[in-house]
Amino acid sequence: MTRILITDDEAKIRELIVKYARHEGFDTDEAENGMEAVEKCEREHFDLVIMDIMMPELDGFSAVKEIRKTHPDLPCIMLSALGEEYDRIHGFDVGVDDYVVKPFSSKELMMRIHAILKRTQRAAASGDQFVLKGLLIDYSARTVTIDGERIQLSPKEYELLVYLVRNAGIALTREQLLSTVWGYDFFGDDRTLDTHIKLLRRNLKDYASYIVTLRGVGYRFEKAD
Amino acid sequence: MTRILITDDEAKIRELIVKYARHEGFDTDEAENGMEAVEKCEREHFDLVIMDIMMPELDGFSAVKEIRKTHPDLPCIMLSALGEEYDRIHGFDVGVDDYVVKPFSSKELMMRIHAILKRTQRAAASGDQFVLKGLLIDYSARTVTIDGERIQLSPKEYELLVYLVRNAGIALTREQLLSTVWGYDFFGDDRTLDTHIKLLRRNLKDYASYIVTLRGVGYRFEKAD
DNA sequence: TGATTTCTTCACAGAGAGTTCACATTAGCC
DNA sequence: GGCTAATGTGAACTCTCTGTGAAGAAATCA
Repeated sequence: MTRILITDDEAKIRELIVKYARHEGFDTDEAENGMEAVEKCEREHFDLVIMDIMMPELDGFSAVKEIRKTHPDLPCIMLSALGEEYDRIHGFDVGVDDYVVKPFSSKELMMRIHAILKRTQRAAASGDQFVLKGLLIDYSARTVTIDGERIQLSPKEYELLVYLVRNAGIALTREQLLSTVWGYDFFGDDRTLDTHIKLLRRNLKDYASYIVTLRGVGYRFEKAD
Repeated sequence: MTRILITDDEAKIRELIVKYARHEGFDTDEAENGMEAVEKCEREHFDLVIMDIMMPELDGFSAVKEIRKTHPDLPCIMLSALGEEYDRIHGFDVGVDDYVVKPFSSKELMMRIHAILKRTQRAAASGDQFVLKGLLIDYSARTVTIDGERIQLSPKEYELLVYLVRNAGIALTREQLLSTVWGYDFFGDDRTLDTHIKLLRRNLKDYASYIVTLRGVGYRFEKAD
């Protein structure tokens, strides 16, 4: 059963979405503001979150940002009032999957929900673990283990590793890595990426050599040896 | 370089999108209607297609449907006029990746382009290969394998090989090779190209003879023997 | 708030890659 | 077969890119 959390301060809008979502066979829960949404996400499992932007207590973006800390892959659809253009862009930045402009048609919203679920379920189906010999990444626990021993990675190192590993066997350009792991608008030093690769390699010990340098291009995580 | 095909019957809209897309570093081409878009997609390579729905000759949906026959993974963004709700839903059905409602802001369109490219990069990158007997080039991994054994090529050697192979069976002049692989602004020594060809041949071992010298012209990669 | 961790920047070193050059070799032409 | 112009070759040189440690800045935590 697919569970959707509907977050909006207007009860009428929540009810409307609930009605249609149930009709599509989804299980629903509601939250009145960002704070409540964050709390519910910490306690319960959801497959998708619908989130209004303008809300009392905690706005939609801050809420998504907060939720993403513990659930980095939980799909989010934002609801934005017409004209909130800045919000839209900011939304994609935070890592929102889609947004719908109010007033929206319920059919449209349902279509977008289905599209996103289809897209993310594929990724989720591939298991929430990555294993390569003695290297184990547990995505849900956000931990990395080498030969049975838990290793400590900084947030950036972990994200970098995950992106590399999820694209194992594929050459990733420096731009791709920077724009994905650091964000679309990173304009920092050229050595930032190298430095994190260095730290990551150091922590990966024997598996460091799986991160291959592609001179003039970027890096690639080897699928096998 | 990311290439985007912009399809709309209104020249003004095309120009607007072209302007912003170029600004974002994309390479662009235009089509006036669905028919032209289909033809261009068959002849040239694009990374993304932007497509208006209402057009003379061939409408957007039919065009996407047609394009998908030969390019099932080519991302498409539809442009729909306000109120064409049915179109939207139908669009997702055809397998459109996203749509933007007119009148749209250019920033919003660019954000959606970036979002989709990011999403499809992974899928698009994998499974792209060239095979000739025991010679295998994996474009996504950026690796070359000979008889099952991975060989190491320098960046220039790899690019040179890729360009030759992508134009297998076609005579390429020295000027073409230099301006494509080195860049149109290369004014170096005559021996530079030879030297790289030499190194490439050495690395290709038994397959070296596939790079044929065309005296007074350039080189050609043999399609078969 | 202060302490600690993490991230970014910077200067420099080193390795790898690219270019140039002198000369050898080859192919085509008479 | 010799001549000429073009390509092939090895080695030296130069350059560009990545790796690295250290230090300062920023974020996080207590």
